[in-house]
Amino acid sequence: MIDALDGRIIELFTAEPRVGVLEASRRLGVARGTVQARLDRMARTGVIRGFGPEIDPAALGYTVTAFVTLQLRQAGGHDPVAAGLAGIPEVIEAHTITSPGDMLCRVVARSNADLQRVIDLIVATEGVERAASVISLANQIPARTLPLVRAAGRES
Amino acid sequence: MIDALDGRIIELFTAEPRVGVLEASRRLGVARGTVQARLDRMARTGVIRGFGPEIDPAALGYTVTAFVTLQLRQAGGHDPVAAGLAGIPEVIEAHTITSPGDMLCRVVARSNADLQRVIDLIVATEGVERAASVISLANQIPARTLPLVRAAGRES
DNA sequence: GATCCGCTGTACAGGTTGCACAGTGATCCG
DNA sequence: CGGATCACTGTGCAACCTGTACAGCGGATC
Repeated sequence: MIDALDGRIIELFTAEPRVGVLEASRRLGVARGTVQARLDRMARTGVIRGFGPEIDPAALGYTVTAFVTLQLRQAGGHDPVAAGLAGIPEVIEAHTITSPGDMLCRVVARSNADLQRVIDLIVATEGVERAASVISLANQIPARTLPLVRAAGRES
Repeated sequence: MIDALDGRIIELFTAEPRVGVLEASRRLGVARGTVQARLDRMARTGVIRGFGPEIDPAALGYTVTAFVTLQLRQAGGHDPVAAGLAGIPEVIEAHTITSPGDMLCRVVARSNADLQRVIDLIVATEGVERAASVISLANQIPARTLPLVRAAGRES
């Protein structure tokens, strides 16, 4: 999948996204073309999805994060519900999960009171029967992928 | 927090991260210095966390995603457990949540069998009493922040 | 032994960045 | 109302980086 050099490239660009390809090649001790080729390949194979800006919802005022488990009406399936949820900006992510007929959503809101409003929107979505929510008190391990990269880079 | 122009800047860089500041200023119809200043400000205030590469765990072979709810032993608190979990690469994210004494983790694995191994690691962590896991069958709404940006940009 | 593939080192033109400056309009405040 | 502050504009410049191409080299494959 990826090798140790790929891992080091990803690590470097994660730590300092502003470095260019040339500077990266200097730091890693390889030719510029190599770094470029590796980046191209990883982008092509999908390992690197992109270099878009990472937005912090908290800095935008959405300081409350919650996980909402949905119970769906059996008929109709998941997709229409997902489409409905996609219309709610505060629904940041949604998965269908193993518990039959259920979904798990990640939701943000400006306050606990605002969360109530968002949950009401979710429950009002066609096909949603019940919603159980759990509020995140602290993000003990912020989303990370570097350990995976290191693990994948070591073994191959 | 952010205004409409900030929103358009974020949107543009999300859609096409490779465009430079100059090209962005041309497309948005503003001066280059403005785009630069906005980006600097958003980076300074934390709205934009960074421009690091987004890694797709699935492309690295970690095709299984699961959400694991932990029940912790009362004594000891959350932090030591979080520290222990941080040592497991497959634990991608962890939150303490409202259910007293509990945590919610996002976990990836190479297969369902591999997931078992990861969960065993988690349960073996000092302070963890029980783990209940839910497997993600489909990512109906992939992690997104653009709707928030639009919402925040419109209103201010 | 021949071939393929990836890495290296080099070269070049064109574009971009970082920085600085002065001018302008809007907003705020005494 | 005058004055100050602030953000945006438009411009300029040197330095740097990117995209691309090419030839040489070593390892792996068959």
